[in-house]
Amino acid sequence: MSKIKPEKKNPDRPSSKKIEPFTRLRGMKDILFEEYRYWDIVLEKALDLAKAYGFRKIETPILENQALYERSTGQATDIVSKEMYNFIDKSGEKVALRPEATPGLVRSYIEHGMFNLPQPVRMAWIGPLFRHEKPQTGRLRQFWQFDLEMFGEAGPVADAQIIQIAYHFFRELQIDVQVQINSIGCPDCRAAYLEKLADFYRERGRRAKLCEDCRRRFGKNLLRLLDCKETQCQEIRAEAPQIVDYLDEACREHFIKVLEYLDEVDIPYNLNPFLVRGLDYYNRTIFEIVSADVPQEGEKRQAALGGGGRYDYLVEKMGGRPTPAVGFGAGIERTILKIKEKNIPLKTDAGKIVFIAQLGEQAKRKAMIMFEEMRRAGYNVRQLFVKDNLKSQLEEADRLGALFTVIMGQKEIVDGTALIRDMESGVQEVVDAKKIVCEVEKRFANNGQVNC
RNA sequence: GUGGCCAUCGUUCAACGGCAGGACAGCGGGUUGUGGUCCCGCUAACGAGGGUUCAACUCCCUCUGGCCACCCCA
Repeated sequence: MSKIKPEKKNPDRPSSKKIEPFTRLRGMKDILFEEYRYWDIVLEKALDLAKAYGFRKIETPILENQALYERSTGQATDIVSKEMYNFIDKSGEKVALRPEATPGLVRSYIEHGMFNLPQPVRMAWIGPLFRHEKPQTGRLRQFWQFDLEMFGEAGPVADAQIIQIAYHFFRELQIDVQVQINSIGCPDCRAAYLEKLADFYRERGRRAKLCEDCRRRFGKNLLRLLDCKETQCQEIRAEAPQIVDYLDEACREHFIKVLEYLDEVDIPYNLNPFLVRGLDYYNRTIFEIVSADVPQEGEKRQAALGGGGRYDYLVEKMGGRPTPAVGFGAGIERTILKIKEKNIPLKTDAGKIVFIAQLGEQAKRKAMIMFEEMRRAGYNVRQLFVKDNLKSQLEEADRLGALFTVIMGQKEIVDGTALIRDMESGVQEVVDAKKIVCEVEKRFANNGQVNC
C-alpha cells in the first residue's frame, strides 16, 4: 500500500535530457551512518575530558569578520594569505569562513567581558573549520577540530594541563601519540635568538647551501628553516644555535616548570628544539601531538594530529586587556583516521533490545501503544510499523540484534494475549497482553526473580 | 598553489578497440502469521565533455573528483 514506484518518465520535461545529480564540493565530506559511530566516540571523549578538567562548552559563529583572522592568525601565514574562504556579503562586509578556532574564541572572550568572570576562563569548543587547500587524505577543506582554550592564567600548570588533556584525549582513544614540545620564549628572547640564528646561517656560506625553499624563507620566516625536511638543510641545522639556550630567565623557568609538571603526572614528551608552529601568535610553550606509529627515521614530518601553545599577547593585540592564554586543537577527522587504521573496536551496541512486531490494523494500533509504554518505561524498544508483513519485521529485529520480539496479531488481540519470541532459540510463549512489560522484564532479568 | 598516479553497479574486484562479468549489499520469491542458513530471480556502473575510428568503457585532449609528494597544516 505504501510502495510508490518512481515514474520512469517524467512528463513535465523532455525525456531526452538526463539530469546530472549534484555532487559535494571538493574537499567536503558527508558523514554517513557508519562513519558517525566513530564521531560519537571521539566527540564523547572530547567532551568528557573537557568537563573533567573544568572546561565548559562554547560555540561561536562560523562566519566572522575577515579582519579578525588577518589580525590574529597573521597576514603572513598561509592560512590567512592563501587558504581563507572569504567573500563580500550582501551588505558589503568582508567576511570569512573561520579557518581557525582561536581567533573567534578570543574575540568572544573580549566581547563578552569574560575578564570579569573568575579566572582562568576555560573553554571547550568543537566545530568545523574551512581552509581552501588541495585536499588529500586527512586534509579537507572543511574539517572539524576539538579546541580547548584557557584564558587568564600565566602559570606553567596551565600549559602542562592543556598538554595533559591533549595527550589523554588520544591515548584514551587508544591512539599512540608523541608529544613534541619546545619553547619559543617571549618576543625579547626570541628576537635575540633570531639574530644569532641569522648570523649562523650567514657564516661560512651556509645560507648558500640551503635548499631553494629555505633560501626563500630566510628573509621571510627564519624559524621555518628549522623544520625543513631536506637533508642538506638538516645537516646544517644540526649545528645551529637552539632557542632553549637563549631563553631569558623567566621564560626558561616557565618552560622547566611545564616539563616538571608533565613529569609529575607521567606525560611523556620529546623535547624538539626545532619545533616551530605555523601561527604568528604563539610565545613560550608550543607543542604538537604526532602519531607515534609512523616510522620516525625517514625524517619525514608526519601530519600532526593536534597542536597548540601559549599566546600571552593575543588578547591584548585583539583589543582586550592583557590576558595570558594557552590552548590546543585536535583534528577530529585525523583522529578518526587513526582509530580506523588501528581497528579499534567500536562500542558494542546499546544492550538489550526488544522488538515489537504487528500484523493487521488492530494489532498495529495496539502495538503502537505498547511501544510508547515500553519506550517511556525506559526499554530499548524498536519497531518497523511501516511494514505489515512479519517477515520484514523479524528481519529487522534480527538486524538490530533484538533479544526478544513481541508479536501482536489479530489472534492475540481477540485473546488479549501477546507472543514473546526468543530470537536466539526461536521459542515463543503466549503471555497476558496486560502484563507485557513485566513479562519482557522477567526474560531480560533471566533469573525468574520478577513476578508479574 | 606546483608536480605525479588514478577514475567500472551502493561497496569491492574483473574484462575488452566490437554483447561490460562476479562477489557483497538492496529488493522480490521459495515459506500470503515467523528472522538468522540455503536456493532462485530482479535492480544497478563505464565521472563529464570533446577528438581519433566503420566502431571507444578501452586510444588522445580538456574538465571534474580521488590519491601521493611538495608548500603548508589538523
